[in-house]
Amino acid sequence: MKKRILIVDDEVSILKFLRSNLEDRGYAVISASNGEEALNTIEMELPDLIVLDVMMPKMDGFEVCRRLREWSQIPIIMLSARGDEKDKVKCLDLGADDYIVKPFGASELMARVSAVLRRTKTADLSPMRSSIASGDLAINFAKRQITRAGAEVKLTPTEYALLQELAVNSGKVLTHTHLLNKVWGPEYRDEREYLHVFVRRLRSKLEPDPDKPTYILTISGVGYQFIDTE
Amino acid sequence: MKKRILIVDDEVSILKFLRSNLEDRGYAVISASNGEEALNTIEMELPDLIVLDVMMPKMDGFEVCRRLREWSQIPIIMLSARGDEKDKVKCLDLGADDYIVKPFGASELMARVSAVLRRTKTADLSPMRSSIASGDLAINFAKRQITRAGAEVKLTPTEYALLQELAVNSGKVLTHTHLLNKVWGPEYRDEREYLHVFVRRLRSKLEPDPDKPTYILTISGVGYQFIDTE
DNA sequence: TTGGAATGTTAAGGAAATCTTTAGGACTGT
DNA sequence: ACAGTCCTAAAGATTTCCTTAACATTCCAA
Repeated sequence: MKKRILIVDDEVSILKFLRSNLEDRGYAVISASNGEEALNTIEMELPDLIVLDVMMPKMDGFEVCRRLREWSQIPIIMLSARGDEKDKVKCLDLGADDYIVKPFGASELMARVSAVLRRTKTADLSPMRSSIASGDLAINFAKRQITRAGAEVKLTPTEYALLQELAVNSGKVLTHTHLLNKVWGPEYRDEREYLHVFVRRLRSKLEPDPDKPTYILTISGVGYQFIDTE
Repeated sequence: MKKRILIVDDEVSILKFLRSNLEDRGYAVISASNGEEALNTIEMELPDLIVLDVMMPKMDGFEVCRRLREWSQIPIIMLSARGDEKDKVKCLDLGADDYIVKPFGASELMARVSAVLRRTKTADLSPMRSSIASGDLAINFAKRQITRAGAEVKLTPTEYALLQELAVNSGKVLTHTHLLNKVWGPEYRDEREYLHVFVRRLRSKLEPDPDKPTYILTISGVGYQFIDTE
């Protein structure tokens, strides 16, 4: 069954570019040219993925994202002209799934589209996998047990909570704010040192070489990302 | 593969009736004529289904059912002479899967047997063992008997309940709340001192060196974990 | 019914594990 | 070189756990 993608941008040239590339890849494409129209269309069509420009008249992409996340987890990829990290963090904090900086090529777009769809497919089908495996690392959520190359690794409650949040959202970049919020609570949203200290500890317990992490990657200026090679 | 059914009744005529009918339908039949014998046989044979008379000398069907459900989910159909609702409710509350009132015909029996088997097939009962061995520690759930290096260890009811909950979920980390809830009841969910005291007692009865536990491990900040080395 | 034994409950101090905080160095892009 | 970010280590601070022992309750037999 064809995946249906909604593209939202006020520039006709971008819409054309997106549409032709996505349709070539076998996706069904719907479009909207401003925020309000986008929300209406989403409600009617319930697409499988939304590609959303940040800068738009009337209602910008941030607002669309915020409003949508109040009732839906449909994956969103944001497009922005500015490449700065503040923007990226804001998008991800609002619940976007990925972020592309303009100008971008067709191949980057396609890679991200299929990555996000792959990620959300598994997340949706089994809303809570009871275990995750990545390389010689295995996480069993039911037993609350982590093994590395067969040997059990002991984690403290906070270490475990952090790893779990990362692993449950594996593949997705989680912002500092998001992680602090989930693991320590909203009042810790600015305490990045906690994150550094605990990411360090997780790495030294889990990574074969803590200086060249393979599971927990640093996304500088943004947050961290757990990789599972499945 | 033939399904194996254990029938338990003190009346020989009933056993004969059950056996011939079940064997005609292609089941393998084992029998026992009182409660204690039943528990022993269950432990040895791990049948796929148990047909259990309520009224028996020594240990009645209710008690067998209660004891079995402490460690196993093997389906049970209860037989009773009395048709009253109280009896039926009691059976089902104890964890029986179905209930047949005497006298009954072969067709009713068969219908219920195959219905229960069909229902429980998909449920894929976790392969519950009737006993657990770890090092020189052996726990026999059916007999409620613990031996350490061959010698029997006597446990109080609470001690046993705690050990059982840990051992039945061996390998899994059980939270303080979980254990308190299961052993003492929901209203004790915050009384960690109980746990500490009883874990200490279990260790001093079971562990070779209570200061370096090998069976009941502390997961600091989280709970406890029973290890079975199998 | 009563006394004693077994079991369960509560409390308290010290020990251990975990978390927090700080500070300095390393890295990166401008 | 500078600012911002990230990493690392280590010393308090705090929480959790352990252990003991006294006290309360239940059970059972005399």
